[in-house]
Amino acid sequence: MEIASKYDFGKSEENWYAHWMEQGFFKSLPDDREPYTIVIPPPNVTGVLHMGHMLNNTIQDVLIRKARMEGKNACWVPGTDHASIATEAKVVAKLKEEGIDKNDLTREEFLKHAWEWTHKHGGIILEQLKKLGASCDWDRTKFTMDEDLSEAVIQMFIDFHKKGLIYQGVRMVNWDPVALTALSDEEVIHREKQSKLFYMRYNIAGEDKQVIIATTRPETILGDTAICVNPNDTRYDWLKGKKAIIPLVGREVPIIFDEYVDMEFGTGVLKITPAHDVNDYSLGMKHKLESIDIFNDDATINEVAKMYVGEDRFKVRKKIVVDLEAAGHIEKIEEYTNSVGHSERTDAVIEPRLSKQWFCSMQELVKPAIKAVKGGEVKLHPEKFSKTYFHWMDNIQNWCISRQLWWGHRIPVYYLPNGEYVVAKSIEDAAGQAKELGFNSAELKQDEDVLDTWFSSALWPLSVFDGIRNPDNEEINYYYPTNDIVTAPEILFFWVARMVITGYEYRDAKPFENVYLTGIVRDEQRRKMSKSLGNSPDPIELMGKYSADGVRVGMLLCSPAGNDLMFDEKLCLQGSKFQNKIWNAFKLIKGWEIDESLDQPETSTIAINWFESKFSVELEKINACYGQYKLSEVLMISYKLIWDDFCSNYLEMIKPEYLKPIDRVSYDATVKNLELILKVIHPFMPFVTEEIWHLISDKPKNDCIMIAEWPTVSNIDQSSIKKMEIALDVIGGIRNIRKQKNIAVKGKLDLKIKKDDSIDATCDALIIKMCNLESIEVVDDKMEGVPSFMTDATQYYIDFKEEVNVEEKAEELKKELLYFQGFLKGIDKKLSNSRFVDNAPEQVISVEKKKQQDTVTKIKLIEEQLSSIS
RNA sequence: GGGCGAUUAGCUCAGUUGGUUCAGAGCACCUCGUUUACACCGAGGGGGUCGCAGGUUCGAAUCCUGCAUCGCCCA
Repeated sequence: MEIASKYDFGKSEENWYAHWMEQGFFKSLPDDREPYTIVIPPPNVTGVLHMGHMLNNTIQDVLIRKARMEGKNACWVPGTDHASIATEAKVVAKLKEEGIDKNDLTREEFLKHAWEWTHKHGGIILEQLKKLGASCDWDRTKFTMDEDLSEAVIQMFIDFHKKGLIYQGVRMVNWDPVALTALSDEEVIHREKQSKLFYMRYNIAGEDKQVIIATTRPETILGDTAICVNPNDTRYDWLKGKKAIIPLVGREVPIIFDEYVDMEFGTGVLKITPAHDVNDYSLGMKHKLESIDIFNDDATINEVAKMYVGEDRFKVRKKIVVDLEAAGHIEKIEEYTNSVGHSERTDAVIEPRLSKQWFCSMQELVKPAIKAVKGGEVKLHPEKFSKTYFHWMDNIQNWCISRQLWWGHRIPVYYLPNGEYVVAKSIEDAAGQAKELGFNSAELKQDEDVLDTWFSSALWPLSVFDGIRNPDNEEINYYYPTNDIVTAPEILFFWVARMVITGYEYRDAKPFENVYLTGIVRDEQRRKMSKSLGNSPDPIELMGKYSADGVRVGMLLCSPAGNDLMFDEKLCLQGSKFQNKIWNAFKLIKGWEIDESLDQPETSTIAINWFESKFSVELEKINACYGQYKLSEVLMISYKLIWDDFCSNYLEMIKPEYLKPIDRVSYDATVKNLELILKVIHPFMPFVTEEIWHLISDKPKNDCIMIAEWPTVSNIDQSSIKKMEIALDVIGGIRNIRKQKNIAVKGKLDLKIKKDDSIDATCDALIIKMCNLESIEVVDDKMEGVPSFMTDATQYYIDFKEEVNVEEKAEELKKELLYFQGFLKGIDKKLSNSRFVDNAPEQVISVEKKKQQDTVTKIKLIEEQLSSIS
């Protein structure tokens, strides 16, 4: 069969992915084998593939493919996340484009649109993952809002509520007074704004004195319920036990003391408006202050304020300053730059506002999750993230789980007309409970909010196997705990920690054993790759240009766990060059003609024996690195094994002379060796390896490399490896001389070795072949006037009459001599230091002694040479 | 403001418990070469006071302290 000179990756990728699917190789069902399970970090259902996904999923695919080859029952569960905020925002934007305002829709109407959007765009990202080669069990694809998964989420809410872990409380939210909704922190854009700092005079009750307070928001004095100074601020000692009078309002408020106040800022006195500032709110909680909400939903002043009622906050700011000025309360006004939050969607200035939210109490829940990481049951890679994990877990805050959105799992709380509520998995169930309390179902009103998306993600490893609704089913018992999870450090708390928590809460078991934390994919300017910056290449285009395998290699070449990846297309180019190299090695072997009558040459025997050991040495390293999740290192070791050891050395040793055939034994061994290196690189480059696997020898269609057995480490012959190392040194030495002396590759040379005890002739034939030598001969005496080099303490000469530039050569030798003399001096000093000899371990000392001996020999040789030429 | 982490070649990174000629790899760069799998190649080569300053030690890229710069998380 004619072998294509160029590898057609596009065709190959399409063919083999379809073939793997057809053969059902991605499928997993519980059986007797050891399971190996990964659940995908579900991407946003309406998202598209970006470089972060590429990195993350390549890693997962490498892990799952390796496990599959090791004979484990590999199961990679794919799926998507409903992503409340992001998806709802997208749907709102899309509706807006169509001229529809969300506020004009009912909840049901809006959800209809959202589902339409989801069905249209959902799953695109999963299709894209297939192009990457992801070997997920697609029959298991889940969506966090599937009926079964949703039921699990609601069940957890009800259960947590029953356990007393869920309660209702008040919290400061980012209120968008134009969209009339609360926003998450992510939806608030902070911008530097030129504003003014107003210095206002407050009277102190029963005193003739005043204090000056600086604020950027004078209108909020209507909601002031205290003023605060730092207890260490001696300037204000006299305020102890006093009350302040709010200007214009006339309300008397307490003066509190708290170290929170920055003595340097403004006048060191702070006005406290618990209802309209996050920090004031927590101070208010701490000091048990009253909280006065002075705004309506649209940020006009409400009746509680008693003044300026119905007017807009910014108009009031202007008015109140005039009124304060008139009443003599303004000390001065300064220009001031501060950061002001704006709504991502309406650009309105965000108003911090108190609102009722649902919380999940965390103190008890985190305990087993902390223990799990402390005890090493759950391991983080790299380990340094454990510290961050503990810091967060030890200072855990209660979790606000409600969101003022419609897209998501609606909170299963039903309010009764008397203000009480019932928690129920359905309206029917709620009606039943209401009836018992003497109400009818028509009077029930379900909570308008949905649950935080992470509340459902926390269940992901459990719910994809139906482990919540059906905790004793075969699948959850078999696949749980899963093995590895691959995700970003930025969601260590949001997601990873919470999965660990729910895992222990529901199964008393970890959700996974290893957490592989990837870095952020950045551009060459270290900026995070993002759609809005437009600095992210389109992964699909990249794969079209460099092949899926090339991009996979490019992504993993430089991304050790936990480190950010400075992405550069050149890395993908390197990946595709590597693919080309492998293809050409295959082409070379496939092109050989086999002569059954031919005996195996000695060179091939040596090479094959050596490669067997060399491969095992590298395989051991590879296995060890997999164990430590050092995938970049696995890849680099494999890369060098293939490029340097297999292609540059092994194949050059085996290669028959031009147009000559090869013997059967060497050919078969070489095919076997090719298959070994293909297996090793397969997890990283699934497509090209599968292609060559089938082309290099006839195999049944279902004999695929992706299900082939992972190679095992065979006997390692250390002496064969050592001998080859020396031979390669010698080969390098000869090539170097050819280069320096400008000797053509075609010209035959004679190599002479000065006799010494360490000489071994095993690899002579190889050296002759690789360097185009005529002969190798051991000589008793040193040779003069010919090029020479050394390995360890052995001297080699090339029998080649050269025009020696005596001065240059002497200069060179002197330089070398100087280096070794200095080196020897260092060793001598060390060895004559009694403190070193007494304290250092035996092994270190003997090494130093060996170094000393070798160096003495070398110096002697150089000195001899020097004297012979001068 | 609090916490965590980083700083090694032009770039991206390795460097185990301090001890081999330990200062390394890949890429990039420079020189030479179209020889028979591959120029997406081959053969060579240059390049770092291991952020700075102290300390511990017989011995420090590695351990300790301080400083500088950068990053991340939380407030």
